[in-house]
Amino acid sequence: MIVERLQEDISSMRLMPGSRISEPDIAARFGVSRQPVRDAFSRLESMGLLRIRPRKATEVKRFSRGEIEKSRFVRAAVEMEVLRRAARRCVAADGHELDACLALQRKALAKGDQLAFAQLDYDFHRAVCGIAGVPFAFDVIHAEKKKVDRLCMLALSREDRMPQLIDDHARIAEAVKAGREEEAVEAGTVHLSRLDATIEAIKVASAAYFEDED
Amino acid sequence: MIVERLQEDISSMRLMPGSRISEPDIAARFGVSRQPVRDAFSRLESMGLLRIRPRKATEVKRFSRGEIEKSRFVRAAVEMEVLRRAARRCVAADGHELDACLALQRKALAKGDQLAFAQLDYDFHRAVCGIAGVPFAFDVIHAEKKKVDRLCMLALSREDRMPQLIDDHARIAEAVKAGREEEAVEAGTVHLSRLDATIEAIKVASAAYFEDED
DNA sequence: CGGTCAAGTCTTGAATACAAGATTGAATAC
DNA sequence: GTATTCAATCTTGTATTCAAGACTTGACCG
Repeated sequence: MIVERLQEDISSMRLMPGSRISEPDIAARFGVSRQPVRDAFSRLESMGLLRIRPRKATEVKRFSRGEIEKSRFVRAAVEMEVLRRAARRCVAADGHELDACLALQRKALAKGDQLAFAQLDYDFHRAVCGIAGVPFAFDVIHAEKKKVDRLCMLALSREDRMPQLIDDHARIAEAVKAGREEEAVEAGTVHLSRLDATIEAIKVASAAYFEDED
Repeated sequence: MIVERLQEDISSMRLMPGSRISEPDIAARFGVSRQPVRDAFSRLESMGLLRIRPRKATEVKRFSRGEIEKSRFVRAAVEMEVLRRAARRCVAADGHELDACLALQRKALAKGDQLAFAQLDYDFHRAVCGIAGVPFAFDVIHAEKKKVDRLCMLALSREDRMPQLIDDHARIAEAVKAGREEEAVEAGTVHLSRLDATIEAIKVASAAYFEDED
């Protein structure tokens, strides 16, 4: 599928924000006609990854302060509500599931396996959504996350943060298991706010990838 | 624009859920070729209004329990966070804005102007988002709302509910103005839950417009 | 030397023609 | 009368061609 390939190229920053891509180019690269590419462009635009300027050009969307804030806000709101519900509903078996997630993540950290670590990060949040009784909430979190994921590819040395992220998860898990809503929300807020500093750092380091502020 | 026209047709239930539409038909109706229609279909699909079944048919999406729940959850989560922030930040001028909204809405109620009433409902929620310092949150609420808006077209006699909705808004406004977060959240929850009963009623009355449950 | 205008080229948008899969219907065999 | 099979038609997917707007580059004129 063309969409997936392009999405992967954009998410992995092989296609940099602001770089222009044209339908004929991509069509030739995939050995198809312009129509499928056009279709893919349209979908990627609605995913917020491309910006189609009619009759001018299509370019990989730059990061914008507004969109980052918006995505951040939605994720925060949803995740906090999820944590509240999870804390209210968590039973013993659920607690074990969270612990198992954490154990696996610690193992991935020990092996330095960043890919597995990232996957387990998803699994943890997905598990919390399941415990909260709102599995579909993870779809929302996931969709919002994808919009800013590529930004984090610019962050250097993710390894440093991995222990901290695990600590965050542990604290969240404890609060959820104990049924302490507000503590879980507090821990979740801290966890999310880790990203803010990273983004600010990236913004000064790679201003070219950000949209001009008005 | 073709998308808007079709969207309006779907939202207003002129095109019923489950009814099939084909690209050539719509193209002929608008006097254009299949490509613009195809483009429009693609966009409407990503808006969650159409379901394109490759090489089979394209149909107006039926309501699904899962999507309604998801949309409901996101709106609730976002709206509650907005109310919390609004309660914390509300100053005198903001309170006046809410009061003005309410006054206009009461006037619309008196005149029985349902269209204006609906618009003012949007304005109220938008105002709250503005007070909370997260205007973009309204985009999210709006987008989620559009997914289920057409469902409410099936509800009979909206007039009965208008006074109750105004009371809800008044209670929300009071709590926000007084800075009482939890009271605002509680009022917001009640406000949102009004829809649930309506949807349940519609579900039994118009089961044909809902997807089969698995 | 500089500015302006025009032609050429590059972009996406739209229209048309062709292809492939799915469904439906009728016709035929049993 | 019923079941099965084949063909016609309807669906969306893809390719190709034409069209229209915008940018670039060159030449020509002041």
